[in-house]
Amino acid sequence: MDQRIAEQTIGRLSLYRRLLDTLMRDCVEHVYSHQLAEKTGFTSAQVRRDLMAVDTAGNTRRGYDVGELIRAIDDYLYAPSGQQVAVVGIGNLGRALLTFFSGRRPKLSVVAGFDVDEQVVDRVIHGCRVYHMDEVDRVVAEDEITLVMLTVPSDAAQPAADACIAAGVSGILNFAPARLKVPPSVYVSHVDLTMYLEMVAFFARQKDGDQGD
Amino acid sequence: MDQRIAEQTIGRLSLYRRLLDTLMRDCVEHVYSHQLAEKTGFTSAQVRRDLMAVDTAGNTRRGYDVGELIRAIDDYLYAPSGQQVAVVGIGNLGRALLTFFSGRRPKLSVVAGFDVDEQVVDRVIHGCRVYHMDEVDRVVAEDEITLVMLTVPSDAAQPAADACIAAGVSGILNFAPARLKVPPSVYVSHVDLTMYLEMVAFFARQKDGDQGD
DNA sequence: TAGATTGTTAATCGATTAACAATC
DNA sequence: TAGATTGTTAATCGATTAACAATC
Repeated sequence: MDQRIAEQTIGRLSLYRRLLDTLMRDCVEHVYSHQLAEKTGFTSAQVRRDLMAVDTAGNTRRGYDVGELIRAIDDYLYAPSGQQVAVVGIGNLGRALLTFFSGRRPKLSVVAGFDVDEQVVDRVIHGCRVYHMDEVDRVVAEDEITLVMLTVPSDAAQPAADACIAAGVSGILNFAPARLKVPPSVYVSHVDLTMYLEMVAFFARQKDGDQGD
Repeated sequence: MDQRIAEQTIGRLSLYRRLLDTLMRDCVEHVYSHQLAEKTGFTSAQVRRDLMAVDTAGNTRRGYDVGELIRAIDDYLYAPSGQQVAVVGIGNLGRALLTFFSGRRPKLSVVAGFDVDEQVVDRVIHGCRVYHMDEVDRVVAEDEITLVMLTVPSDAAQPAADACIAAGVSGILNFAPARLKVPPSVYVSHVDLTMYLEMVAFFARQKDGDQGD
């Protein structure tokens, strides 16, 4: 079906998808690859190549039909019935993620939180019930949760990930500054905030310094 | 001085640097490239190639001296006097970043917060005073802030970025789901949470599905 | 029709990996 | 010394870009 798609391509398709929403809202009916390119900062060749992955129907006169392209990317990117997400670790970052993702993407709904602190367990934050980690097996099964965002302290990351995987989760977005060891059937992506900030610090400094170069 | 270094290399150097801290804490004095490789998931060739950028002194018998390598990476990666950081937008995510980065990296100190909500302005969160955005010029100058993490709502992102840039900031780590337009003297990196989650959703689903492939 | 755009293949570019002489 | 590792150059790999025939 899909022949080894690059991670970058999926990332860009997600970006195009979001951009198309705003075009739709502005009642734009058609869009050319060079317009999508201009708005995202990629090249038009890049856009057309990315769209080869999805079932598109571009037209040489009007470009792409916005509604049609949304349908095509949705079909490719999302599970038909959607996927359920949980936030593990309800600190400031966990709360921020609950707030941020509530009602944002219809095909990815955050349906539960998990923590071990009795102070937050059983509370409802942004429409999401927070459960104790002891209940992860039951809740993941009942709510058909397949993805988690992990925002626990560094030393709790691996055990928490293990528990989620044992419960049936197959994708982890990890915000803890710790490398996770997971079986090959699980996909992990690491959002390394310290690394990002250090990268910005380095390249900002370079811009500041050798302007003349 | 530095001949067009890849962003990936800087990211990995930041990772090595953090790993070396834990080795130092465990009183490990020497480390081979294949050991760094094993702990980070890269290849030993990759590690050695990355370390070419810094002023290293690897030894063919004992590998790299941990303390010496820390010094070399620090010299390369960080400004000698450090860089000051502000968080713009003190919602849940802003608070999470203030907490997360407080005292984490000595060369990158978060020294101020900014918001427009009178409820948080003038409060002190995790040792950081929160100022009104109106004061950005003064505070950025006085505290020599060169970097900001931007966690304001989507539609406030561009004006907030413009204000920071006018005040003298040269690096922005943007968490708002909006592309920023900035002059070429400013470096921007975009942490796109929606994109990351959609990527995890896609590849987790792929792992679930075509196991047999 | 003439002109611009799509879809796709070939060329290019850059990053990763392999290889190996020098070294301790 | 013999053996393993470093530092660096060449080979490989994969992603981006250019080019262009087909098309509306």
